[in-house]
Amino acid sequence: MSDELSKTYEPKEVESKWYKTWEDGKYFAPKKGKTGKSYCIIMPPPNVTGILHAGHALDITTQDALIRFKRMKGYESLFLPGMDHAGISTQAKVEAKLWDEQKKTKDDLSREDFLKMTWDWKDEFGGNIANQQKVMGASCDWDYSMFTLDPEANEAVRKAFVSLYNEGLIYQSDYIINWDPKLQSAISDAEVIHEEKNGAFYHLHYKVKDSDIKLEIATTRPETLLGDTAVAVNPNDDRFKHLIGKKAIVPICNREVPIVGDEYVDIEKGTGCLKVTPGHDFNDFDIGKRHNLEIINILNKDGTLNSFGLEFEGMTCKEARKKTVAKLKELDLFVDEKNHVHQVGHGERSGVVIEPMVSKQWFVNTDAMAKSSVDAVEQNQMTFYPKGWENTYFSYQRNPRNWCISRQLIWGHRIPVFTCQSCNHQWADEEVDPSACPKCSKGDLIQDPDVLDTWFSSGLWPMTTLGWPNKERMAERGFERFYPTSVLVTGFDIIFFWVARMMMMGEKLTGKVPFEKTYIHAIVRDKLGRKMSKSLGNGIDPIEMCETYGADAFRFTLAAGSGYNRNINLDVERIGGYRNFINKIWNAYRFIKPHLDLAKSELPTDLDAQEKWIISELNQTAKVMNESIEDFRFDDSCSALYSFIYDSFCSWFIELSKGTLSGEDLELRTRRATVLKFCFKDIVKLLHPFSPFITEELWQDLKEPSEDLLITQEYPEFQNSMIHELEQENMNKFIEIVSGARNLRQSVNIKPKEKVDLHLFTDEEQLAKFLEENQLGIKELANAENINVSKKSSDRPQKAIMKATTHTEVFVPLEGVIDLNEQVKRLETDLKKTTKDFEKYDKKLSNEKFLANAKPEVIDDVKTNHSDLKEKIESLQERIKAFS
RNA sequence: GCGGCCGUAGCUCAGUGGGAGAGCACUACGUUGACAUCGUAGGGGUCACAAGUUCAAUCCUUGUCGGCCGCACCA
Repeated sequence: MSDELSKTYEPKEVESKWYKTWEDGKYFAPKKGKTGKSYCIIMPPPNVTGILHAGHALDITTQDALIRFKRMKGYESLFLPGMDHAGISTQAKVEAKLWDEQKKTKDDLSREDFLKMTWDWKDEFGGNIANQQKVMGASCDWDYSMFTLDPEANEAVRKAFVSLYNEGLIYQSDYIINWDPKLQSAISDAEVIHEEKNGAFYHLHYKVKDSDIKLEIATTRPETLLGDTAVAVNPNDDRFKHLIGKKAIVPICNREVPIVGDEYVDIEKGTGCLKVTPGHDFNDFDIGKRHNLEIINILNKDGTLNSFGLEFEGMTCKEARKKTVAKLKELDLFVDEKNHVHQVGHGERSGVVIEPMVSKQWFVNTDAMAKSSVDAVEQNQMTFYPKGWENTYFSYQRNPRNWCISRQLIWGHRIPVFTCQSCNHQWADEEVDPSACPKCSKGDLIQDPDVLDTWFSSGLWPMTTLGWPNKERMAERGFERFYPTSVLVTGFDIIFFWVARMMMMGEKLTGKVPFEKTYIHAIVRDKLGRKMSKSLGNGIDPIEMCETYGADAFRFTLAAGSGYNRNINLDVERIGGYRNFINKIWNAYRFIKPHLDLAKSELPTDLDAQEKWIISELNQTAKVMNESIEDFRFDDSCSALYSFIYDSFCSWFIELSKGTLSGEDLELRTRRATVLKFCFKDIVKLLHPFSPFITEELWQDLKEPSEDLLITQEYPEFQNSMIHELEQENMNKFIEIVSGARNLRQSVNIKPKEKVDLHLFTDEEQLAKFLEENQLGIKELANAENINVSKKSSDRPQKAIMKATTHTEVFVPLEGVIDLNEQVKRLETDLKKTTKDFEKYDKKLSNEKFLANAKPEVIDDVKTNHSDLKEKIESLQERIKAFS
């Protein structure tokens, strides 16, 4: 740092300089600290080919603040980064590229060629996001970084799979699943998003065989009738129960299907008759199972109708629906059509309508795991912050559904299940490429073609990244020390996807929860509260923000907006505001810098009142910081720091120090410079977790030669020896008096440069003494020539303006003409307001029940306020009388 | 349908059973050597509405209105 500081802080070079210094110096590597304890955060791995968005920026900010805080507190701290292969989205990007460049689909390539192309893509674009995280200041130990498709991660996935498979918890089954016709893959329930769509109820007629009866059936999806294998009625429904056991005739395909009785059918709903399509409806699938119905799949993988679609074969469901309705009209089996708004499932990634379809897939039975994951939270082995989010977690985990984990994709972890062509034996293997069947020892094996749901590997991530299941790797990476990890920081949208799965897998495979706390942070939205999206163009690019305002300001903005809230509506102007704050700190330092040569390294014991006050305020701030960061109340941390630095330190303490520092008294100057330096050292320490760069930069100038970088310094703690209650009380009065004097000046348009005399009247002896001792300060801050402190029994100036503060009357005598009417009016306004307050207390004190029931400290407070306000009222009344 | 959250200053939000808060925005004045990315001072709120519990309710309870979210239901 040069001797001449620029007038405004320039973050750019400072930031890259310090990041490099920290990284090159291995400052992010975990080191044993004074507590002997460890602290670990596993970063939610972003998509390998993704770019940093505002949500990531918040992730990084909160996690890095916690890590830096704990590191300074003396914990062996590890911020462990990684990247996710993001099966669906990465494959989709590569498929798009393949089509753009070669007009080919993945099916035109061999599996191996497609995989190679994807790896090439990953090598080309992967890792950008890590560089962006570095710009944000993330103090991750990059040596730990892992990719979900690394061999180590694969090993963990195979180990977990085999273990669950052998326990019978992973099984293959023909079951109804959500089919995404665009991805041409199964997806899990959680990946289906329901959206309201306008549709219609179509009322149709199904004939009953060997009778004239026509059953009226309502449906939103008439085209699925081609897959109907029953008609269901409620067995208690008098209208229809006699038909149970007879056959109905499905229109168009003229299939004869049984009429079954099933309690699921609601007599009140619709027409009371239900067409049953076990192949394409979740509830119908269950009915089908109960009645042993045939399952007919009428769809191709791309969502068009197959040969069961008869004349509609090859059409999409939407087209087929229209044609079916037309055909039914032709056949005179169409009754009616009513508009209807209903929820339709869409693929989270693909956006297309999801088709329920029966298909052979791999599932995890999560019943037992889900239950124990609920117990763990109920027993506080893992705690949600804010606590309310546990309800969301419980609502998922108390109603577990079997988890479909197979995906018909290429990019991902291949399912490690092999089938022997010779003896048909099927088994799961931890080996990548087993050579022979364990049963018949023949070598003609085929592996299941599917890959696993990305969330399967994500669920193992806290274990995988710490070396599990390999003993050597676990020792090397510190599994024993870091697992369970300390806290998981993430958004509420993946409580089910990720938090729940990690909980289940962690407990199942290691017997321990994977993290002790989960902090659910807000979703970053635009300033109008809208979700950031490409189509709205309202996204905020973190890198652009760092370039415009500096990473420190951007981080501080995000942290200041983070507490237990659900949304952060991020206004770019806000970042500008905090950039100004960062600049303020820079300039505050620019002011004290020339005096630092005088400063001693130890805080002296003979502090004056102002110094005791600022030390006390600093101490109070340290207390709030320690408590609020621990509770994830970063909003409280930031506001405590902001007001301490801006108001207490800059507006009052620095202003009060100017006289001393430019004065003659070397002893006073030395002591004041020492206190300023002491405070500033603590300020940069306190701020470091949120704004690491400027603080490290300033630390270079402040530190003793023997001291290391700020990132390794001890975080300030609250200390009893630094409490100075009396000085805090007096300074509050002092501030009230100075502000009152300034207010008086402005009320009669006294120019800021013009000096006035100040007469203060108080009967509080120790306050009077304090005011006498701090006359110089009052003079400078209120621009007064002379100060006079007297008892209230003394005469008041005749021609003056006056303001009543707690225990003290502030008078500014004036030359020339005073508009007394105006002064009386001003005082009367004050009197009215004060009287109103006073009456509230007066009423309480005259209420016997209050005196009998209220807590003693409350009564004391009320009494104090009562007498303070009474004193103020008397002052005001007296002055009004004198002026009138 | 079930469940949850929220309604406090123009905006974004803290907050507590006992004196209504912050930041931003706004108004007036101001270039005294840290800072105009600044300073000083100021205006602004029936704490959605109603009832109840309490000595005391913005805070607890119930209801109403308004906004949001999750899950379920797709006859």
